[in-house]
Amino acid sequence: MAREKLDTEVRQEQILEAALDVVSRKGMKGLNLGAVARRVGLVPSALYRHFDNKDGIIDALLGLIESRLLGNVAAVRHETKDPLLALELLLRRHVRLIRENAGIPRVVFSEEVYGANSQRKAQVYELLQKYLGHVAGFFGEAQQDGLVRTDLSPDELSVMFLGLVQPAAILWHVSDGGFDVTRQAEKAWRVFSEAIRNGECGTPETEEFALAVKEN
Amino acid sequence: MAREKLDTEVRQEQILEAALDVVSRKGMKGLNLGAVARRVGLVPSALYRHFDNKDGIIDALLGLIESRLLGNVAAVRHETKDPLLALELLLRRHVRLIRENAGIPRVVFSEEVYGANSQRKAQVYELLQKYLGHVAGFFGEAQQDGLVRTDLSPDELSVMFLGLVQPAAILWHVSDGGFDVTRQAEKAWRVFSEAIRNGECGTPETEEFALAVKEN
Amino acid sequence: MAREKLDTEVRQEQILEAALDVVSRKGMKGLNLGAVARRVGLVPSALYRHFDNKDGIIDALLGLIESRLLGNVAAVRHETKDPLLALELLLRRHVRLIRENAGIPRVVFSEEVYGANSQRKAQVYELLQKYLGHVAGFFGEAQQDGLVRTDLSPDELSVMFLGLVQPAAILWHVSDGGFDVTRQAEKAWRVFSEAIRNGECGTPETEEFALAVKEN
Amino acid sequence: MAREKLDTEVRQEQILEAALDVVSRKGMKGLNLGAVARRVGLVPSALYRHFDNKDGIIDALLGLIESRLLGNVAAVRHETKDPLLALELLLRRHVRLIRENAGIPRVVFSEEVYGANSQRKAQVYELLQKYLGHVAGFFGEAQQDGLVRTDLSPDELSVMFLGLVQPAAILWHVSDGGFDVTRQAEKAWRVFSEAIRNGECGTPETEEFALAVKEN
DNA sequence: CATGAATGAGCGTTCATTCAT
DNA sequence: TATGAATGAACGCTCATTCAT
Repeated sequence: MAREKLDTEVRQEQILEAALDVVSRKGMKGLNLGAVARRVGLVPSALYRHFDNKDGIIDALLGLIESRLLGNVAAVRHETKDPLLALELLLRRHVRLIRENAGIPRVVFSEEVYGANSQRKAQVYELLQKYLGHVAGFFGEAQQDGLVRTDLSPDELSVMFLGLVQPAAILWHVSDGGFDVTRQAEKAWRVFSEAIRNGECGTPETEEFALAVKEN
Repeated sequence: MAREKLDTEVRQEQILEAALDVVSRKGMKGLNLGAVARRVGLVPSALYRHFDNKDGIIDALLGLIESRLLGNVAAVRHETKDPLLALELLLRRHVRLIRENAGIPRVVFSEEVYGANSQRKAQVYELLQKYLGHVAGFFGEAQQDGLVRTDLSPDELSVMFLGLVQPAAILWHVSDGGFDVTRQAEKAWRVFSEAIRNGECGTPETEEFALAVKEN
Repeated sequence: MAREKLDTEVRQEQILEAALDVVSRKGMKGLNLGAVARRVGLVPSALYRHFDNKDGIIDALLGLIESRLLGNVAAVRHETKDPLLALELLLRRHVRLIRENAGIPRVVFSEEVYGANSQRKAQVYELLQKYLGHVAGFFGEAQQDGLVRTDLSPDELSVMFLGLVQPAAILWHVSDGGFDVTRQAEKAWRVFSEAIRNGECGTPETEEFALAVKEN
Repeated sequence: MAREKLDTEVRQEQILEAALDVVSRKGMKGLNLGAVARRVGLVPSALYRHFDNKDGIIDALLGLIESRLLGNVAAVRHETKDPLLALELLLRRHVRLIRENAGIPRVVFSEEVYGANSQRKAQVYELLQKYLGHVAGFFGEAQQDGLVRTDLSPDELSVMFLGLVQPAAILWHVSDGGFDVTRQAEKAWRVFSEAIRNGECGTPETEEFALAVKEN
């Protein structure tokens, strides 16, 4: 075989990338060490040089996913000061992320990652809480700025936000890419953002987002 | 053992019920023939009298789920003529259904049921399409009745409708029942229904639904 | 393959017999499910029909050994009322038992059967205690009958009794059968029984035993 | 890491010491190169600088054990001219040796060190023969000095000598140190030495040994 | 002399599936 | 119709060993 020797740091990244790739294609059920190793160009037992065991890989994979999700949050924070615009951009990034990494929702939502392993369940819960916390943060800012109605809590709003893409993403996946998740997310955001905007009613959609979505 | 001999039809129902139960508790990964058989009071190999193989059971399970989902649709159709009220009631029934049968989303959305099996992928897609089709039907009626704005297609609305519960359901599951999915769905519906209502702006929530949800 | 189907009771015996055989030839290190299954004419996974796992097999194997050892005790009890003669006969049976089942000491004394598994350590300890208890019982009777000196406790005597064969057995095994364990045991018993006999000194060996040993 | 570079000779000693230590704690099953290397502060592959392979280590380990056993023989030879006293002292040293290095009997008697490897079997046999030869030598001297009866050969006596400790040692180990091997050996020696002494009958125990054992 | 990545053989175990009864 | 023994494929994992650095 290749028997090329690489640093464990490099290998760890490769392995996680490969694992995410496998999940994207074959689902969590298809995530076995053989498939991962093959994709990296290694033999299964070689993975144990770089991770304790399969659970260790899944844990690290959740870490990778967390960093990607939170990376998007950090990115939009730097792109704009307007919290509502930030959420638009975050939504757009989110759609792109799961379009390019179909494995992400498959790992996070695939409910057999946990199962008996309630520690992982807690880990996933924490991941979601963290992400939703940031989203809620944007909503909170928007409310303080008087942009968003205050009869809904930031937490509630953040869960609704998640609902803007998730079903679309599932349809996109089940339809083998036939369903236009980007467009659906755009529409859903328009309706949602109108609904939560303060005072005015039926505000037209934000132009920046419409543009951004179209060029995707 | 019991060794009671029952009609295949009865057994099939028992088996599917058991399978759904297993998925509800242990996830798709825990869905093995041994667990299913044990719950029915049979031996694994006995299942082959009633189904071709495990895939056959999963296929039939999807059928069972479809009938449950469509049963809810039929039920609300008989409960009211008002399409928007019907959707409220459907949402409420949906929440109850997945609260009592956590296995339903785990089967439908858990993306490793299919994987390599693209035929099942199509089957799940069809199931969703059918359900969403009915939901879209209600929205279409509502639009024809002038109750709902027409700048959004019934199809788009139906996907948004799905988004009202799904993330909440996931949080409910991951948080081990700690998250209040019913309340979240209620809030989400209020916001959503306001947003899509024709003409008026900021309509207060429908009383019937608020009541219904509270007594749940 | 043969694919002959036998009752689990029969299989369990076959499996344990095979396991003991494997240990006799290859030691505990050579005791793997493949070797055992092959000897029974089965496939490794088939063993799981009849035992929970490998540990279950080893546990049951200890049970088998215990029954063999205690079977010898019961046998000599029926053969004579004289406790010292009983011990002679037991010694002779013991030698034969481990000559025909070299695996027995290998299982009981091979200290990696336990190791981390301290429950098994306790199990082996209990087995030894039980056997030694019976031996001590004989010594106790002999003391009450005034046949054996009483400045040594039955427990101490029983451990010494064990020492009459054990090193010989090891030499026999390591020498690939070259060492005459039977003769050594005979001599050791003569010396030992003289030494512990009450009052008289240098009693000549018991004739029955000398005969019994020779015809072996 | 330390990455200290030491002479092969030093390393070999360290490695064997570590190996014996591992066996003492975890048994032969726990003797893997990783555990040994860790204890030396090396990496498994580094062991191959100093030994051909794992078998080489075990072979050398037997050599170490041999030197320890024979070292005891040499020591008692210098401590006394009286062959019977020498044997007493040797017994006492033997007990101490295996109490402090539980791995020694685990290597020598644990019969899976060999298995298929019949060369090692021969090696162990030779080791035992050598040790027993020295013990037999003491008995021979004692017989020539008229101290020990001559109807038993020195070889036979030497094997019996081995039987004075071995079962006690096993019980000591299986009982997790609960069994008093020192006391048992003392008693066994008293009985045995009386029995083999020439002429007199029922000689009381040798005082030196009783003292020596008590202060242990 | 020492490291650490990689290999390959082997083991225990699970599970869908077959089949004779 | 139901049982239960048996199969075979697959998987996670361990460990002795090799080799380039």
